[in-house]
Amino acid sequence: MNASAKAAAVAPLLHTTPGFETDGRDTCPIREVLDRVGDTWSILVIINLQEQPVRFNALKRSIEGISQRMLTVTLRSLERDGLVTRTVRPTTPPEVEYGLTELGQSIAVPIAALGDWAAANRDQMRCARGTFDAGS
Amino acid sequence: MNASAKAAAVAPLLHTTPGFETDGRDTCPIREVLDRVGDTWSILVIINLQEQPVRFNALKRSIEGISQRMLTVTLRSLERDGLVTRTVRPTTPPEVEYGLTELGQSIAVPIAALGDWAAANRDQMRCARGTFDAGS
DNA sequence: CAGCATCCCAGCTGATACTG
DNA sequence: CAGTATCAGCTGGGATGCTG
Repeated sequence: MNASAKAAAVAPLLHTTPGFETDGRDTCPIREVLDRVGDTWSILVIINLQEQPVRFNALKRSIEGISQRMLTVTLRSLERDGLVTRTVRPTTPPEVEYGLTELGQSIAVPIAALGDWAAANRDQMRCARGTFDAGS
Repeated sequence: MNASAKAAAVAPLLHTTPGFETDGRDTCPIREVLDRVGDTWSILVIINLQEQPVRFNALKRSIEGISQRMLTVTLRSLERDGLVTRTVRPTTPPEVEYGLTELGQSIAVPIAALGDWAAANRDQMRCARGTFDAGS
């Protein structure tokens, strides 16, 4: 695959081809998805739900620094986008379990890949920052 | 690989093990990386630089909706983190080319994977949102 | 336990104007 | 062409208090 062919393959991600706008304003897919899971907490929530369904407070404990409010807001948003399921068991006290939908499981794959990259390269980024700051 | 083994493999991504904090506050790798490329524009810039180095205004034109200011800010940030290179050719008018470093190329891989997911599943997310909004 | 409502602020971001 | 500088606004997100 040569460079121009690769460019053509990537092009659709960047902005819709003129004439192919799907909803009035032209939006590129990656932008649209980032607008939904690109906030501070969504990706962390998805990673934490990848293994098995988790209850609200357990989730809260496993995500360092998240407030109750933001966990609620984030879960609602992910549920709205069809990435997360919410299951209430009418016990007392109530138990609410959150899990990933199939769609959620599927996005968890590339997200986990990004997580692997993060774990492998965080030090290199820190180092680069130090070098840059020293040189300026 | 069973569930608990997978959980153990993912665990380091979530929060550092007690006693392993590297900089006072404990940070999980994915959080740290998202703090750097998780803003509105970084990922789009990286995708646009993946194929070949691009000059400032060409980049600006290819990223729908980005302002001159935010492109500058984003590029500086990525350069600082060692993901992007900046090459000035002292012509008149000046030409400044931006490209990905090796580190930048490596993060472009999982990012492109996320882009592919976005392209493949955006419609499903839109649909889910419609259903959710109708049901509430 | 699992939320919702309210208040409030920091900072990200866009708009605009100017420069080598 | 490729920036820098300044100003102003919006909204993401924290803090707090209350409910079924």
